[in-house]
Amino acid sequence: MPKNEGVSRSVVRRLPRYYRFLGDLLKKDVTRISSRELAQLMQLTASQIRQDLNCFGGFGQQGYGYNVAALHKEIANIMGLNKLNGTILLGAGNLGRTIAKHMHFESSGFRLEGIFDVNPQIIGQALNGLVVQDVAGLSAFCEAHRPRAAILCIPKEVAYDCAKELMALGVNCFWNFSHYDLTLNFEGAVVENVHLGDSLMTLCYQINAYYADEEATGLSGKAK
Amino acid sequence: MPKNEGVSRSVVRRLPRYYRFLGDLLKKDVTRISSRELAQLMQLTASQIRQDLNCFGGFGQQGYGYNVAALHKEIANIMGLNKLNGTILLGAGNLGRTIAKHMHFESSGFRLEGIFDVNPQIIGQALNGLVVQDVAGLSAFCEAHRPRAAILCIPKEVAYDCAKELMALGVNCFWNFSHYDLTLNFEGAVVENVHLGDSLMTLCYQINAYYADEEATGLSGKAK
DNA sequence: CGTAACCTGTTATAATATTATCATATTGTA
DNA sequence: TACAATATGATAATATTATAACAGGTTACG
Repeated sequence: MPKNEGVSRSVVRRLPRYYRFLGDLLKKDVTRISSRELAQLMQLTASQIRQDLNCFGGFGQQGYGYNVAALHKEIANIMGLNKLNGTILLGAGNLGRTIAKHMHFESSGFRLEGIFDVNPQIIGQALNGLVVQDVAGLSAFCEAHRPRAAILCIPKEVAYDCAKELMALGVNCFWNFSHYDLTLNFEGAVVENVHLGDSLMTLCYQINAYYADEEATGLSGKAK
Repeated sequence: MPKNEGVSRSVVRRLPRYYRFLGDLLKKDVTRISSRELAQLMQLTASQIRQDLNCFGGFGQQGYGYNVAALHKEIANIMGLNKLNGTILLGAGNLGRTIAKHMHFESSGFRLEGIFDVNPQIIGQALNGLVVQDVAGLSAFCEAHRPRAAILCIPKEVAYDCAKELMALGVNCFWNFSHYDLTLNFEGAVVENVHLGDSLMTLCYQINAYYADEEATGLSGKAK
């Protein structure tokens, strides 16, 4: 029985990374690992790893460390990857189609059950074992299948209205790729925004900071 | 001359969001805004906005607030969006093609100059005004065009070697979509990782936390 | 022109997050 | 079995981040 009440956002964001590294270790048939070893691998401190894990329970053993397989499974449980959340995808344009094809939903706690679009040219196309449906049938579909989550790959102009409509249909969890901050004005919704544009601009900032610094310290003559 | 030395990562990650909101305000012909108003809009505190901006300089005026257009431009300058970084994309599979088509590189500080893949079926295809090239010509291309950044949409198995090779070719800035943590073992590289799988699992965690909480507090009878 | 309302930039305080320390338990080995 | 090495979980200390408070300048308006 994990004590997952009130775990900070910083910790939660690190969980998938732990899960990933432990999965890699499993593949390499590593059976046990200490916080010190894992810390070196992931470039963290051992303290942080121990503290993070102890938010959910004591999974290690003194003198031994952590059992890789057991910890891997524990973290899957903590994230709830075992029970799949019914999910629909809205917007089967370039991005939507790629997300549908590219992601491993079933191993991430989701099951993609329906794909919707407004474009008649896209509706009817096969995609990932599903057929893209007309968004006109969204309401009926939701009543029949009761999906819990929606992936929004739609233009930002319609994001707000669309999300509101989905909330009314009982869908209140969003993986949002639209250029709009769904965190705002959506009480009772669970939202994960993915702002690729923001990420790219952040990179731009970092590049400039790096080269400005390099120029200043005169480390390299490559600056042009 | 902005004092952008040693600005914390938390602040930098908020810059694109400020930029986005200010752009929206500009479109709505809003000419001035106070930190209090902007805070309400973005669901932040006015203090944080003022403190964030003051990392780079005093752009506001007492009793008036901030000029939207001027501040928008300032933030663009801070992020360095005006000068475009030559960029190549590696891996023109589903994800790579979508990134190429979907992103607004030129307004984010980048210019996409070349696309590479290993798959003969993909090589030669037109994409976003460019032709997908054989990765065999990567070295020659880099010597000729000297791109600064690379977008990695390649399998995680080859990510490390590929990035190493690119570093040797003078490309040391990465927008990394591969399922591998490029932050590790790459001294002197500027890296922005995008882990969509991690983001999805984070959503899964949040969903479970939300419903566990709802069940516990008994707020709704919808739990099934 | 004077005054009340407003708002910034800065400094101070509070809240979070990360790292270090330590008591205690397990492992492995002679 | 005894002891050195190892490693956790808990607690304490430090660092970072966010919020609040305030002094001083600006605007709006009668």
